[in-house]
Amino acid sequence: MGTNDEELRLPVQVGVAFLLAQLGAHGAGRFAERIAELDLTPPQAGLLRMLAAAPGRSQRELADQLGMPPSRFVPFADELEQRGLIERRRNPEDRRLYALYLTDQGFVLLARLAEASAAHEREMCQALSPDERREMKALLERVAEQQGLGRGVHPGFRRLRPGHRPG
Amino acid sequence: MGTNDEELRLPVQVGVAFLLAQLGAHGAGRFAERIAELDLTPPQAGLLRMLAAAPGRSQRELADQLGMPPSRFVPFADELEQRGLIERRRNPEDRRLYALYLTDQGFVLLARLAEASAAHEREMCQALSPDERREMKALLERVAEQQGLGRGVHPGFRRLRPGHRPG
DNA sequence: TATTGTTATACTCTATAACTATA
DNA sequence: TATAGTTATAGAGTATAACAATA
Repeated sequence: MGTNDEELRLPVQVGVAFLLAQLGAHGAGRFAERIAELDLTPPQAGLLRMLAAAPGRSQRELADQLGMPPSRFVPFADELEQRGLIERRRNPEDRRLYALYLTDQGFVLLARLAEASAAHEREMCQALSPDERREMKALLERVAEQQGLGRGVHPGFRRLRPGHRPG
Repeated sequence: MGTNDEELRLPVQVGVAFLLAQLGAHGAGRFAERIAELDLTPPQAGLLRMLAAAPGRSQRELADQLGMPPSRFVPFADELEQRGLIERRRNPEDRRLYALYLTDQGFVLLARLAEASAAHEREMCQALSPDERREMKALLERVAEQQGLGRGVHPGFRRLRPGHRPG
């Protein structure tokens, strides 16, 4: 149709920041598609990983770390509980709190999730040699640290749903 | 409060894909905050740049490239038109079509937008030396090309609004 | 009185689908 | 009849705020 790059005239500076945003969104979308086969959304995957890493935390804490209000966390956790992936136990010392844990089924799914993450990592790094991949990772880590980002669940998880294939 | 990294036990593999998603989301959010000072959202900025690069296109084409349905594009363009940034002209050859152009005011704002983009680029690359920055850009470009991403407006623009500061 | 978890409500955002005008 | 643009509507998703139980 002739709607190609030749039409671009102004200095469309494609810098590092744009590439990061573009690749980040693309990768997050691909990851969402991949784990949709496990019937998981990115926030759900994030919660499973959080519970594996630090079991027994309260809903309030988990909701805070996921960046969602407690009122939204409740149905969010309900679904995973009904699917038998997580478990709510009352904290006997403070009976206002629930303590959330992964079930055995949850651990099984977590293993499959780890597989999917590894496959996603390989897919995203196809273009790079092992050395380049290490180099890229080192540079990204430097930038992330300087930008004040920790190793937790990243905020882009929050709004993602699979099936938003860009044209 | 003791809710720190030491609690993490499982192999939380922080790979290239995760870092890209995390940094992409962070950068997109910071950019949205920055251009909010110009009263622009990322999709609005994207349209201004598209019109600068390829003037006179129809709403349908622009909506497609931005990944939004035509029904959503209408009020989206309305606002920018009312602010005097863009202009709708009837296409005399096919009077069903509008041709969209930047106004003089639109070009003025575009220049300020370019400044903001450059500042954002500097902010995101603070941790890197000039050489490292070139290296990073080259690696990102390779990955983006291999992943089939063009130089157009990236899909992450679609859902972003400023003011979603992550905790 | 303060906090956890929960429910209810109201609101924003969005896509789908009807509608018009031009072709 | 097909397409560009527009409008209307209905649905999903969300946060805010009220509520109950426990501290």
